[in-house]
Amino acid sequence: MSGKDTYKDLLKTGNLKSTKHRNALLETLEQSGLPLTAEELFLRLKEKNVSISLSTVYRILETLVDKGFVIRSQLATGNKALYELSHKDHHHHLHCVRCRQIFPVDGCPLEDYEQLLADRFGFTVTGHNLEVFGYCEKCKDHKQDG
Amino acid sequence: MSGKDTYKDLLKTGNLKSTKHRNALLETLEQSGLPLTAEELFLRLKEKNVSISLSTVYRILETLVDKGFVIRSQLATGNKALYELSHKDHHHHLHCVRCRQIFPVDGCPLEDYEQLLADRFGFTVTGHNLEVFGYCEKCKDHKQDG
DNA sequence: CTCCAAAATAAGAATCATTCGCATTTGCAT
DNA sequence: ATGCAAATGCGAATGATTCTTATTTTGGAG
Ligand SMILES: [Mn+2]
Ligand SMILES: [Mn+2]
Ligand SMILES: [Zn+2]
Ligand SMILES: [Zn+2]
Repeated sequence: MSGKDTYKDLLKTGNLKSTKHRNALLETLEQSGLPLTAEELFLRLKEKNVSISLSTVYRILETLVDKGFVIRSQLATGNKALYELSHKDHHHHLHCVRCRQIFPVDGCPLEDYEQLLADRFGFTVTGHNLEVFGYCEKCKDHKQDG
Repeated sequence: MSGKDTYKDLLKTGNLKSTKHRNALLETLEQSGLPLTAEELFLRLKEKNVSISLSTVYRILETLVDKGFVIRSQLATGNKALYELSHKDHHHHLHCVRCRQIFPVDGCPLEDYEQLLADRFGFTVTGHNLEVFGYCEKCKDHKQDG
C-alpha cells in the first residue's frame, strides 16, 4: 500500500516527474481522507521521515491543484488553505464550529441548482464550493458553552 | 439617503457607538450591493472624502461581523476576504472566472439539504457558504481564451 | 453645557501564510 | 553514463490582516 512510485502513473498523466516528495505527499493525502493544511502535511511527512521543505510542500500542492489532482479550499473564517485529493467523487464537508472536526458527506445537492442557473441567468457553471457549519452530534449539547 | 447617523439605531442594537467611520462604511457597503474587500472599502471611503485608516476599516469590519451585521466570505482561490451587509435576505453569488464580475442570486438551494444533514448525521447546521464559479453570459463565448 | 471614562481611531510595526529567487540536486530521455 | 530540464532547499520577500500605543472622539453624568 505504500511505495515510492505509487503515483508514478498519475503524475505522468500530468507531465510531472515522479519524485519521492510528490509520492509521499500524495500518499499522505490519501491516508488522511480529510483535507489538510500545508503545514499539517509538512509535519506528517516529517513523522514519516520524509525530509522536505515547507516551500516544496506549497510548490507541490500548487502544481497538483493546477493539474486537477488536488482540491484547494479555504474556510470563510480560517486563515489556512485546505488540500485534499480530488480523485474521489465530488463531495462536501461539515465543519463543527466547536470541536473543529470535519465530516465528509458524499454527494452534492447542487446539480439541479446549477442547471437552474444556466437556464435562468445564462451562467455556465464550471464548479462550486460549499461548506456547511454547525454542531456535530457530540457537540450539539454544548451549543451554549463558550 | 446619506447622513452621518443613518445607522445609529442599528449600531445601538449592537452596543456600538455611532461614529462617522462606521456610518460611512455601512453606507458604502449598502450602496455597493456587492461584496467588497477591505481595501476597496478603504478606497471608496477616500473618494467620499472620508479620512480613515485601513486598520480602522479592518477593525470596524471585524466588529460588524461579530455583531452579525456584516457577512465575511473568502473565495477558495482569492486571497482577500469579501464583506457585505447581512440585513438583506440570505442569498449567494455567481463568480465569473473570466471577467471576475460577481452576480448575486436571490434565494438558496440548501434548505432541504440542511434538513437532510440533520436527519441523517445528527448535524445541527448553523450556516453555510456557497460560491458558484463559471462563465457569465458575456464571457461564455470566450471560454477557450486565456 | 462641561467634563470624564470608555470606546474608537491613526499610524505604523508585527504577524503569519504563502510565494519568490537563486543555487544545488534529481529524474529521465537519449 | 550524460546532459538538461525540472524539482528542491533555504532564506528572503510579499501581502493581507492584526496588534500596539498614543491620541481623539463619543455618549452620558452632573
Ligand atoms: Mn458539491
Ligand atoms: Mn445560502
Ligand atoms: Zn463537534
Ligand atoms: Zn464574465
